[in-house]
Amino acid sequence: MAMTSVREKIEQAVAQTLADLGAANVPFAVERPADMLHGDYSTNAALVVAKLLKKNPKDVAQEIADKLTVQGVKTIDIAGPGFINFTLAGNAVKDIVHEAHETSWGSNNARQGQKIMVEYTDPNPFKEFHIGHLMSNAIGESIARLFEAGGADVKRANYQGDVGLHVAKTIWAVKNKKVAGADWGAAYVAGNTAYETDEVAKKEIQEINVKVYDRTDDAINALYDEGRESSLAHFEEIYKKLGTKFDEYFFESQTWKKGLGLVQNNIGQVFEASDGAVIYRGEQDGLHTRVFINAAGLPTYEAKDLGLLALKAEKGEFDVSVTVTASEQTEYFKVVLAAAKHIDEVQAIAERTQHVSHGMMRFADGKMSSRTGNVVTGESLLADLTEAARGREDVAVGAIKYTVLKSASSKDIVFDPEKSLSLDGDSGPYLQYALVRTRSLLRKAAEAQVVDPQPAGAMPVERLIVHFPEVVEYAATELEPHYVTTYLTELASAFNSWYAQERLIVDGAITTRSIAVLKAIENTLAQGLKVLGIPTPEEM
RNA sequence: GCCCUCGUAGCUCAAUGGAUAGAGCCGCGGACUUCUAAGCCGCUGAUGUAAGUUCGAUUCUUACCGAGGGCACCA
Repeated sequence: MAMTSVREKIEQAVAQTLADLGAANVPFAVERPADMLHGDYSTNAALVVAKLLKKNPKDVAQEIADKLTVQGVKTIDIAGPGFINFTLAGNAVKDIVHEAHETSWGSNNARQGQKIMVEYTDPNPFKEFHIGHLMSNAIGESIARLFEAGGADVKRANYQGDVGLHVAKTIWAVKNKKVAGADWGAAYVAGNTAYETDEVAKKEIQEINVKVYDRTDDAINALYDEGRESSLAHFEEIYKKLGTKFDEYFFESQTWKKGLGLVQNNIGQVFEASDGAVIYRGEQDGLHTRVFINAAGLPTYEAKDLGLLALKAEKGEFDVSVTVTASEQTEYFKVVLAAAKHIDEVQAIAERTQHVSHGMMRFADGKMSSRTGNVVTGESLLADLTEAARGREDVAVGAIKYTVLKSASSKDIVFDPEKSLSLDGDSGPYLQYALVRTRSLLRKAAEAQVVDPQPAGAMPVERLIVHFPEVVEYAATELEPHYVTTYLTELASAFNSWYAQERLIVDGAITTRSIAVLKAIENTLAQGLKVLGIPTPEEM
């Protein structure tokens, strides 16, 4: 069971004091000061209520500080324009460091009992696993883990387009032997080109598309089944490398009928007929109009997504349902959700759905092709990096995930293969290396003599450890893993400074305090990397 | 044209309306007979423009400039 944290104690004490001063329920923040010199926690409470009370902020701060006593807090100071800064007692930090040895998955129980679904990656069978899928996977996996770290019951979902024009294009190319063997990724590219440049091919592809839906052609069924199975099996290998295990797989072959039905049942109330198609007028919600059933009577992606929502709803009631996609789908998604909120079967889940959109990954040199001259796919990137990391796939995965998860997800990412390959600076390997060092030291410490001198005051690295649970919870609330990435980089840096400055094992002896701090750092780094989905090696 | 993102140091990224805007890369300069140097220490360097709200704005509002994305039968 998580105890009341020092931060929560401060928050409660300040709230009580404000109430005593006649300023109850005024929102204030208790946060980590940017500079550790200002203490371990800080509040702007005095600044917020000063105006209300028509008093000088510093006087109010003094007034609040005089009334405050918080267990575990050593000093309460007034600084700057009227901040109240709290510095923890050495013993309190020591206790938290000891607790951090054991902090484990889900022990921060902020989300105990919550049921959450996270949908991400979403590659399409018959097409390549590209870099966008890699980004979606890194972000979605981390969001899933952030919720799990809070004790939530998380279902990982993957939605894959196994019907549609892209499938027909691929099958057409294989059927007409445009590629050697059954190279499904290359076949899609060939089929797509033919579709856009060759009228005859276009017509043939459209015919195949219909047959994929109605399954009346044995030859096409055989190609389809083979391609689908082979694609999906191949994706599983990639998920394994990336550390993802899905609980639910949804396919467009399941969603389209359901979605079609939902739209048809709501024509007149939610949707309207227009130019032979069925549309939703998004303008009523400040959005734009989109087609849900095309003039040929086939469901578009919009209708399929409504069907997907219905299938998800059948899996249970979720407190939160997160969908991770590329930002080009942001506007599209708003329209689908807006329409869904008018439909009984999917209204509840639509209202609990949060959309996380991520930017594009570009390359620093402007090229999108790999060494071999092909388009860079998720796989080729991983393979190239693994080779550069001397065969260490765990390091390569860490490098990629760190790059994706170090900045806010809505931003585009510039991936510099050179820099990533050099594994320098703030990077996944930097964090992994720090972890490996703590593990190596702990192995050596196990054979060392343990001595117990008087402990000095709390070191920076110890004071950082205090904040880990808050960071994870904040990142989960914001659906932003990069807060964890930034924090871990800071922690690893503080550890490396300590390590460089102080020799821990001297003449075969180590202090109990050093062991305690090492254990806390090791566990915090390991838990943090786990939240990010970055592998935690024993040795490098 | 309308809508949505985003503009911070030469480059790649941080900053929960707060305190002196932080890191890494690059560059320059250091420390190593010792626990993993993929590391550590020091130095130089930035909020697109113009207003507004606020005790206080990188953060909120408006306009403009610039980049990317979206806007009817693709996904």
